[in-house]
Amino acid sequence: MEKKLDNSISRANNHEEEDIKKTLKDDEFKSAIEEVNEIKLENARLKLLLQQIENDYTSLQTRYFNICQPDLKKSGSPTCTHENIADEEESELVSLRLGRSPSPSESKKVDKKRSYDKTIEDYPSCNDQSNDGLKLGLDYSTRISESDFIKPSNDPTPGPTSEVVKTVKRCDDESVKKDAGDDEISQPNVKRARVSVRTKCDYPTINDGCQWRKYGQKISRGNPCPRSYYRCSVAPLCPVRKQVQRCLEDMSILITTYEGTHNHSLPIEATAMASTTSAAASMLLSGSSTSSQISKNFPNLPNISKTTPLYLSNSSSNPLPTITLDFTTFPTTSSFTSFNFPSNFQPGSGFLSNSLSFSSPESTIMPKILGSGGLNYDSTSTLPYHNNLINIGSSQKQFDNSSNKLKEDSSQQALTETLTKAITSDPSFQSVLAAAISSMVVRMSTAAKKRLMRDFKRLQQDPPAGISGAPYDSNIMLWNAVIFGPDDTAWDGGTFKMTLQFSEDYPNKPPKVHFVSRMFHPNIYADGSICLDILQNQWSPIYDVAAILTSIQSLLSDPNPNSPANSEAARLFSENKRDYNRKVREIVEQSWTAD
DNA sequence: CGGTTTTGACCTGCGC
DNA sequence: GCGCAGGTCAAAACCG
Repeated sequence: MEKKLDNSISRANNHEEEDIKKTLKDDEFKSAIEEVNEIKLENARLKLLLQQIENDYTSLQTRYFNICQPDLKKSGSPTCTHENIADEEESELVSLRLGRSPSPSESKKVDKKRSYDKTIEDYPSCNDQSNDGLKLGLDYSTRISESDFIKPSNDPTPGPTSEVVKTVKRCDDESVKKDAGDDEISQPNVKRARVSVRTKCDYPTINDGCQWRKYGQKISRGNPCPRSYYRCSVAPLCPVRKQVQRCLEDMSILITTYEGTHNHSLPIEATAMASTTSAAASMLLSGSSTSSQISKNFPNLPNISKTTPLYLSNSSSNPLPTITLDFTTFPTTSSFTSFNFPSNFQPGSGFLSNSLSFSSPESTIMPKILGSGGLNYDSTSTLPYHNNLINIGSSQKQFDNSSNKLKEDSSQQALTETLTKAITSDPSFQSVLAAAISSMVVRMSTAAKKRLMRDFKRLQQDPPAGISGAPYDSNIMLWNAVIFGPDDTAWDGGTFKMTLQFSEDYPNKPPKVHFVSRMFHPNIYADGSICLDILQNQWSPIYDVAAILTSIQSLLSDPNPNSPANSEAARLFSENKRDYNRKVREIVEQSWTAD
């Protein structure tokens, strides 16, 4: 292709314009095909990545079980050594699994559960600890069909068994729609737990990334604030439910209680909360005493406590143990992540490539999740995709939001350090809370953030000609920026839209730059990323955002023929500098108007 | 028109 | 058996 390009240029020098046009058109056609092939390859890579994530999850789950199983064998009953053995609800629940003789008052409930367990023993795939609490949010769970579940129980206990059959029969008689409501019966062996999350929130509900359908509302006793009942609507039969209610003592606190495990894949926005709640439930159900120890040793952590259900201080009718994650006094109160990746980001182009890494055993236990620190509230809906993510250019609103988040930075750093200590000092805690922590860890260092925000203010106060930029997500330091370059080098009139991803090493390292605008330029790769060699070589910590953008601007105006990014463009530039822009424009127009 | 919310009725479990 | 309270259903209303 390069040879053809050479030839065409030399012929152009001989005024054979017709030939060069034809050749260039052929080249463009070929490059278009190459582009399509690249996209196909990218697609394949993404598939592989997904596969890898699934495998990694399985591996992680297995390792978690391996860690947990010895504890069970060692102690006989996890709660036997638990400091909260007096916790009646919990011990009751554990006794269900281990066959402790129930008290008369508990017998019905216990026997029902036991017969569930018994029945489920016939289904080895479901007879492990991969129950509600132990599944991470990324998992696909395997449900037992109702018909499978309705099997004669071997449990000789007459009363309870018949009760179970009765319950199941009712379930069986009902419509499919109703079945969704009784879906928990389909997971009868599951030791269920609830995870209650307390957050300061002015909105009716927090956006945890999942889709919910409200199916009921009640005024509960002792709290004039109505409690809303939601069911996961991502999948029709998903058993997960949540309850939302304001705290009586402090109306600004929203209490969200999750129950169950999603039986479907989750949107990535929802994985943080799902994994957090799953991890918390795991900790509760595994009888780990870690939470209280951690709470004592690491006061910066959110308050983790095992409680009776959140809304009742004396709930005798609710058998489910509840673990409460109290983020109301926690610096990252609103730090459940909603992973709103900008749509113009291309994972294959190197951005966020390690953003979900539950993977290799060699890697750190802490998943490298890029979490944004702020709840993503949506006052009108719990649907996750309502935000206008692409907002090229400056936005004061965005900045104000970022400034507020900035206040939490020092605390967040302390949190990160604390969590790291906690993890490294307690192996079981490692596994159990790894997913939870992942949603809280903010990767940008405090100093880097402060520096970046300071630089942003400067940029805003004294913007260089033709340059604007604004934080897009201040926690993972995504920025959108627009610069105006030489008209001839860009398809859309010299306006270059780009996304910058700053690293935690800012300002010691330049950001990754990704062009949204389509470019044919010696320094721009086909995927839109910019060859940063120039920036790297010139980079100095005294650079600020404006300097970066100015550099990029000059880079576009004065292409570097030695850049490896786009050899075609580089050759075209080096061999025909005077007419470079015109030729590029011809090429681009012919090519890109065609599609 | 399909999905979501509202809301009164109903179901279930528990204590007395 | 009754009453209470939590939880769920389902028809109607609402909404984009």
